[in-house]
Amino acid sequence: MSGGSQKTAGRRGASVTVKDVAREAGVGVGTVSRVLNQPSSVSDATRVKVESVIAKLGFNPNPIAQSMRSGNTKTLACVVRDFSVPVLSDFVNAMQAAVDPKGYGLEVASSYHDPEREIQLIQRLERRRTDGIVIATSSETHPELLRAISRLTVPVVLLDRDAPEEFDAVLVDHTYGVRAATLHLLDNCHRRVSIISGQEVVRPARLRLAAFREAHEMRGVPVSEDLVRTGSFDSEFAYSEAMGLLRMPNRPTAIVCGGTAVMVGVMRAIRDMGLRLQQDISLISGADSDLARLYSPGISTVYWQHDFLGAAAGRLLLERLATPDRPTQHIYAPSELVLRGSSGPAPTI
Amino acid sequence: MSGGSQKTAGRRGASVTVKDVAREAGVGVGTVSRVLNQPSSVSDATRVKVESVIAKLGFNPNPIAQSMRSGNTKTLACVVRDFSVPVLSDFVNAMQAAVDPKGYGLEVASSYHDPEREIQLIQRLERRRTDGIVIATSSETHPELLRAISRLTVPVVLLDRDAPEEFDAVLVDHTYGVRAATLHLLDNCHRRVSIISGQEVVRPARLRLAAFREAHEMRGVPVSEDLVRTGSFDSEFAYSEAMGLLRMPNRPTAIVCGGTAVMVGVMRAIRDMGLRLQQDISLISGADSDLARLYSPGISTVYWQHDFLGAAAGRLLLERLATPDRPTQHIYAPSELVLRGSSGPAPTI
DNA sequence: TTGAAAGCGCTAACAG
DNA sequence: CTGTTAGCGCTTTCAA
Repeated sequence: MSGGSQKTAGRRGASVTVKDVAREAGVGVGTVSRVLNQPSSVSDATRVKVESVIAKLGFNPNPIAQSMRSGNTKTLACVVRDFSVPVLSDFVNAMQAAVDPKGYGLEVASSYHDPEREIQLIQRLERRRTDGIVIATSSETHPELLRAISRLTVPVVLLDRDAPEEFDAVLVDHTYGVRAATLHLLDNCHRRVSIISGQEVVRPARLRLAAFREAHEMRGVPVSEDLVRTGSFDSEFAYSEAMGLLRMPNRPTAIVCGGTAVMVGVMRAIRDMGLRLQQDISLISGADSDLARLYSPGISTVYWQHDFLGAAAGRLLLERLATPDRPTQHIYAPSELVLRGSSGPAPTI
Repeated sequence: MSGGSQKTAGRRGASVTVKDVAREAGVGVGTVSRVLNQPSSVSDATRVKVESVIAKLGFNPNPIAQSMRSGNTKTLACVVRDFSVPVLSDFVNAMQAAVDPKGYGLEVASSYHDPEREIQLIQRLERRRTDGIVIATSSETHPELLRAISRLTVPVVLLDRDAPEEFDAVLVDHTYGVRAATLHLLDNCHRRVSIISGQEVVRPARLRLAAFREAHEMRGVPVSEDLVRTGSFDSEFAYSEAMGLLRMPNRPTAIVCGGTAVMVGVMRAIRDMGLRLQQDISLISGADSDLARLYSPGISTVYWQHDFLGAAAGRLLLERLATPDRPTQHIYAPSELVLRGSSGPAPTI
């Protein structure tokens, strides 16, 4: 069996073209194309004939030539800060799984929070005729970046960024989770609560900070402004800020992590300062992780489903491609507070 | 300034073609192409002229049309088991960073250890004329998968798989690290040491197991065959195996994790069984992670540089594309043993 | 040095 | 229902 089916394979299975099929089947190239794209418009006899030749020759239409005519590439792209961050690789993984069954490939790129690089990336993606882009921009205020994005003619889905009406978006409802986290701490008699978060030029940092303030207001507790540290989602930043905080004479009794990698830096600082979680300081993580689940005590966490967002982003892009003038959608992932052992009553100093 | 440069932009910056440039510059399309690709073969006068028109019109050659002729797509791909696993997302991230400066995009896909799916994926990638593929195959013995891979006409780099001479490969030297880990345990008087690892159809599992046995032989200690558990790199598998092990009347006093996600499952089991690391059981992780570094006690780890491998894979592919008949290369990432608090003397039972 | 023309493989419009 | 033909945008002969 295997010997027979191989005889026509030739050296490159890919080099069989419509023309070859047409000649072999004794039909025109148009007919071959029709068998592929509108089989119903071809008589049964010729269709069967052509199909058998296609199978025999192992013909596969060249997607590049198809792209050349159709203008689409069956490729989507995802641009994020740094997709080796677990939350983001979960996202990309889920998005890939969502679009793969429809025959779409997924390209990835990290922007490392550099707007210049991000502009390069999206311009290149557009040049390559990428069919759609999911992007968590590094800034919502950088003028050139904004311009570059609004100029794009490919469908864009924003990932957790403030979305003008004209953009589809998938977003995390940080507010609920961070507010619940902060209330939980305030209700446990913490009066000096810190938050460490990213640049306020992006939505997740702004929202978390706003929720943090809102919770304070709800309880009539003034925000300790000296404990509010924003600037980067990086764990290095979090580490140095946390070290600074923990060295203060009147250090915070609790820290809310306003970012997914923030906790890693804060935990390093807590360890380096020789403090004990919960007893000396309460901690609430900005996203769930193996570390948060397995650490002892477990780390209380603002939780949301990373893969839900990825799947939603993929779906949104596919729907937009299928129905270009469909109204825009904003899909929210709810957040919740998962309490574990790392947070509790404030220590009585 | 900004007003002036915008006047010619039109609705789609991408729709300017060589033909437009040629007409506007009063030259033939061939000349425009030559200015782009072999500027030296064009007279200074016309070159300058054409270049100014290109700038004025904002012309960008359409990469699809270029692909159509050249046959290459400036896109590479990476197929791994599940690239939301931190080690693998680090790998992909580093690879992306390595090939990006050369203008290459990187597509990703998870095979979820399913050879059938993997075959589909690589066939699709080849059809799409992907320029090169990095792949950590789900099996080194699956006949159809092997055939599918050896049939590929695109350059392939194997990721930590036994590589026939004709393939480039990047590999981890698991042997050194796992042997050191096992020796460390044996030298600390552990006599019932367990290893949990993946399917032996892939190199990393085989190598780890071999190193584990080798260490036993070196010390003249017989391997406790009832403690050897291979089957999956999944943390779920690791959890259930570890639960089984820890419930044994004569349970192991140490566990070597022979995979990157294995530790997560084992730690869950240790926690659920109420055991204390080091005192009750020693543990050595199969790869470094935040969890391993931050846990208290720190988790001893077989360490290697994840991103080194990713960068190497990207470089290998680019070199292969530039020099197709260059001799194949196998690049090794060394492994080492990083001792932390999770491993130590065997408990005296 | 350069313009004209021939395709790369495919699809869609147009006759028949 | 089906064959022929005209491009998609580019690069590369082939003459001039």
